[in-house]
Amino acid sequence: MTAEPDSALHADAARPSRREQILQAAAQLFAERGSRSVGVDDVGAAVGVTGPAIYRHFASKDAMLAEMLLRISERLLAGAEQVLTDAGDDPADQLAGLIAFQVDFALDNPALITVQDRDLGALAEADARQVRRLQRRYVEHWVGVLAALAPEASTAECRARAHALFGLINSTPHSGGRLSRPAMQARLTAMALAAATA
Amino acid sequence: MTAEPDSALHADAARPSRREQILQAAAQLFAERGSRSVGVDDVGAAVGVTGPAIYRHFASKDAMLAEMLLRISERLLAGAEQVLTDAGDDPADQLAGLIAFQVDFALDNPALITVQDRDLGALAEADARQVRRLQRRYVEHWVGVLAALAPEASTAECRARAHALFGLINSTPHSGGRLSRPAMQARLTAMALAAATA
DNA sequence: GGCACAGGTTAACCACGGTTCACGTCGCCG
DNA sequence: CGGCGACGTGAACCGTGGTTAACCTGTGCC
Repeated sequence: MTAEPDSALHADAARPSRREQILQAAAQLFAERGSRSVGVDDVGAAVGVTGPAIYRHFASKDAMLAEMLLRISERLLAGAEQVLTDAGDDPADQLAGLIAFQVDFALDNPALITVQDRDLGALAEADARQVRRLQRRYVEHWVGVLAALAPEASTAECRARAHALFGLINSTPHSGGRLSRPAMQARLTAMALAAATA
Repeated sequence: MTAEPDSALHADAARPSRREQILQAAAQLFAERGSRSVGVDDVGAAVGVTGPAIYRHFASKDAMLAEMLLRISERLLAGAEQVLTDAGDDPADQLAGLIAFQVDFALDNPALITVQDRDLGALAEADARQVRRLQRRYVEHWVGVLAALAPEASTAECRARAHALFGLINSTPHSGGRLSRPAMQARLTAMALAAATA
């Protein structure tokens, strides 16, 4: 009773059970067809339960989406900050680290990448604001590194560069799995590096 | 009577009237909130009529979306083929032309770019198939040029490169309008060129 | 054993939104 | 003038889908 085994606030590393299954299955479905087109029954069926069972784990379908997007933003932001502390002071190393991280994330979680920028608009304004705040902080880490590498460029310019790099790297969900993971990783990394220093 | 002034099949250059207004307004709304979240009433209101009035111009909301996506794919494909015939036999020139074209299109029609890859899944299978066919042909033009520039790369590899370039160029809707159009154009072009030849 | 509670189930509820209907109005053509 | 066709409107219809309600079952703990 003193220690709650799980909370709606953050990932529960201890057990990969239900709730987590639901989030994962929902992410997959949302990525394929868009959150508005996926029914609660569909999500339930994907984990072997009926629709309403979802409500034992989430307050609403919207709450489910909100938590999904929040977690993604948090993981990305935390990852970027980890990368920046691990890399030294050399902006080139930092950039390489950020690119490697984003490439890995995109290749490992194509569904999350898709959902994040497709269904942000489906969130209630309060949740959307919070997600955008996290995203902005993530972007700003990139902008900082890019600015260090190109001192002549304005902040707006660097932001545009950062978004272009995200677009490039996040293209993976669109290019089907024709290429092996290592090949894709190498290709995206090379292209992103070349584009970043253009 | 002998010459029908408009047909559902292709754009009606003669007059920018209703039907066309509707498609344009709908594209804007769909881009902002996603087609599933936009009501027929919303689209109507955007052009100053009530919801059901839409049905005087389109068989259904889905038909509207289908026509929208078909037109986009057709415009892109036609543009690419135009570019390739205008450019000479030099693959480098061809690539530059394709990039310039895609950059212009993306900067001129951010809403269409957004809708095209967000709402393809909302189409009936028959329509979706047709759109994908057109898209595939568009992509193949890029793949051909990229293959000519990098003979050692496999077709799958070139396809991945092409999608990455699309992602890069199509990032414009995400980076707000902070940068002037010419600056954005120059930046995207430079990054795309650098990435393409990486 | 029995109680509490987590986790499911089915049936019902209800709002929303696409679509259709029956009805106006305006402009043009014979 | 009379009527027809294009274009709109407000009201009604109805399927879909999120949500809730009432009820069941197993498991762990006193």
